[in-house]
Amino acid sequence: MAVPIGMASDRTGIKVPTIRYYEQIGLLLSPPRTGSNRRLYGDAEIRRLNFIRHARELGFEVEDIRELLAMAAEPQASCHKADSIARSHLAEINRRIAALEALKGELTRMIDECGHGRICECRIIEALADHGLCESEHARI
Amino acid sequence: MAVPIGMASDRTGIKVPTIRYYEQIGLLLSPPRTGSNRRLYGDAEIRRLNFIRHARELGFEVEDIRELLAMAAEPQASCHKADSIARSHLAEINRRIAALEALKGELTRMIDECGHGRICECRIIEALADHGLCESEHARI
DNA sequence: CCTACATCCTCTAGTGACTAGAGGATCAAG
DNA sequence: CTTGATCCTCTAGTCACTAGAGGATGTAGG
Repeated sequence: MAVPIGMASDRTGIKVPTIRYYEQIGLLLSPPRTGSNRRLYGDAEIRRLNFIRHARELGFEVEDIRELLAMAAEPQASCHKADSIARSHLAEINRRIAALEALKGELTRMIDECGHGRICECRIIEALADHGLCESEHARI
Repeated sequence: MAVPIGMASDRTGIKVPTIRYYEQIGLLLSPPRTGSNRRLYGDAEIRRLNFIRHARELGFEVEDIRELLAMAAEPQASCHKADSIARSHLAEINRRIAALEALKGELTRMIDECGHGRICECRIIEALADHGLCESEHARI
């Protein structure tokens, strides 16, 4: 039972323009249309959209998702590549966590040292003005 | 001793186009030019660029940096707002860390359960296809 | 039938923080 | 002079969406 795009959006939690966007970038094949040119999404399309949404929520990039979708279409192929994509992504997440923890440390110290007085005595402004006051080399995020 | 943009870039670690970008969006006043229209950056401009870079590295958004720079220009003003910006930013960093940790957990489990066989048996592909297999409600990042 | 509202369509352009490159001008060294 | 580096402005691209204009279709109620 194929549904129009609004209902596909309701069922998948993906916004209407975003569904069109995914079609535009090729993550999704152009679905069949009605006589009045409205898109109709069947079960297979809904499942594919759910896959995409789930992967996006896990932070996979669109290109990775494209590859994962291609793999899902070849059930007898090796899953070595899927494993590789997921591990690479996990490593990236670990890097981001480490960078954020370092920033958290700097900001916390900056805030704790703030005298809550005037700008000329403010550790926040002072520390931003002079990177040498940071205790550790913080990464760029 | 004012220097052209390439040397300002070397001294601050900010790329040439990015310096021009900051000027375009008003984070930086247009510096004086030579007779042949080349920008010249003095000590004050270099200091301002370093402030910007440092704040960007700490993840502050451009608008926040704009405000922090305005504060730095008023040494007798209260630093209450700087404190507020930094605290808000710290809270956001904590949210991102929590979200990334949750994702890390999901991905780790997914990878650990991967049988390293074929796609049709692959937990990574399987889990992406079915959000119900996730143990927790992971946030969208 | 008409009207009003909801939903759909394509297309263009914007978001944030850059980044790339085209086409041309200037500068410095050999 | 030539060559290569550096600079200029301008346009457009990156990533993953998102907003909105202008128009068409579908549905419910009067």
